[in-house]
Amino acid sequence: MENKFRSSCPVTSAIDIVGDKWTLVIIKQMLTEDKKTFKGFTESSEAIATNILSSRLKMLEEFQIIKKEKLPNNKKVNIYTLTEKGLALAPTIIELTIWSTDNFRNYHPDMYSGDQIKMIKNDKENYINLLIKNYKEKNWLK
Amino acid sequence: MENKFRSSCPVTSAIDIVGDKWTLVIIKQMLTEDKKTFKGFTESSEAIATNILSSRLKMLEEFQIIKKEKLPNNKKVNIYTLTEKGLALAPTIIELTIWSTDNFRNYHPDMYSGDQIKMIKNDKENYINLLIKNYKEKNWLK
DNA sequence: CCGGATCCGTTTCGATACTG
DNA sequence: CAGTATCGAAACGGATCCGG
Repeated sequence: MENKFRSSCPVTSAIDIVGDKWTLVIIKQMLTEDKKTFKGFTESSEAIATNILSSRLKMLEEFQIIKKEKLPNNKKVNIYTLTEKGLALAPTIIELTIWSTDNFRNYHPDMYSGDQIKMIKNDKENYINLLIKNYKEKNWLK
Repeated sequence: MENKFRSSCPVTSAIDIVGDKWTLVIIKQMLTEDKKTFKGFTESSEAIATNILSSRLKMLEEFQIIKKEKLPNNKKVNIYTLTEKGLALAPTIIELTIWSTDNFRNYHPDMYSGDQIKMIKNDKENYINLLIKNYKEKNWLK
């Protein structure tokens, strides 16, 4: 794969991928909401348009952040799953969740309780490892 | 401030802010490259257009992620600095840097050395605390 | 039905010029 | 220096269509 990045700065390169609303929404949904089909993403509360979704899935696949497969017994439905590279974004997503919860709680009375976030903070590494382990067990061994 | 978010999901709300290329670029530049003036941002390698920069600074200020001030002895130059809320994004930025370095190294022969990243990983919390402490010392006590 | 592709009006971007 | 104004180009996103 040739270099698709505009900038030579490492963080900025990541920003070319992550600094996009829909890309982040998709990854978050895969990681924390068990979403894995085209239909599933469109049905989410965020209501992504099909053409936008299509373009983002394609991009994420090109960067090998997700992979597309079909189940052996179902030729219709495409299953999108996070690759190792995609799962490596878990810490970033978690930090973002913590930041959002800490700073915009007043907008979201229904988000994580203080205790939940405190628990995550207290054993962040473990929490992330568990999240990744669960994801793999659920999605990688068919 | 009224609720400006479209979604009730905490992470998605953060994505409304962070899921934007230029927002992330600006915060990264403030945190890791000592950028703090309008001119400074435009001169960066990322070459942000002045109208886009203007709109993003305004948005970040509204969310109290940055604040705008003038130096007492200089009425011309505006100084933008990260607030406590903005500095709380440091962990997210660092995780993003690590992810990018781990996964796109081949595109960037000039980024952090393996040893540097290893050091950051080994003592992430300390590294982040130091980054924040240094930022405050440099920018908050004039 | 599912997974997209296409069309098309609307919004946003972004390069440059311009102003206080 | 710190932004606005302008304007063509690009992206968005809602609706619809289409192959399997």
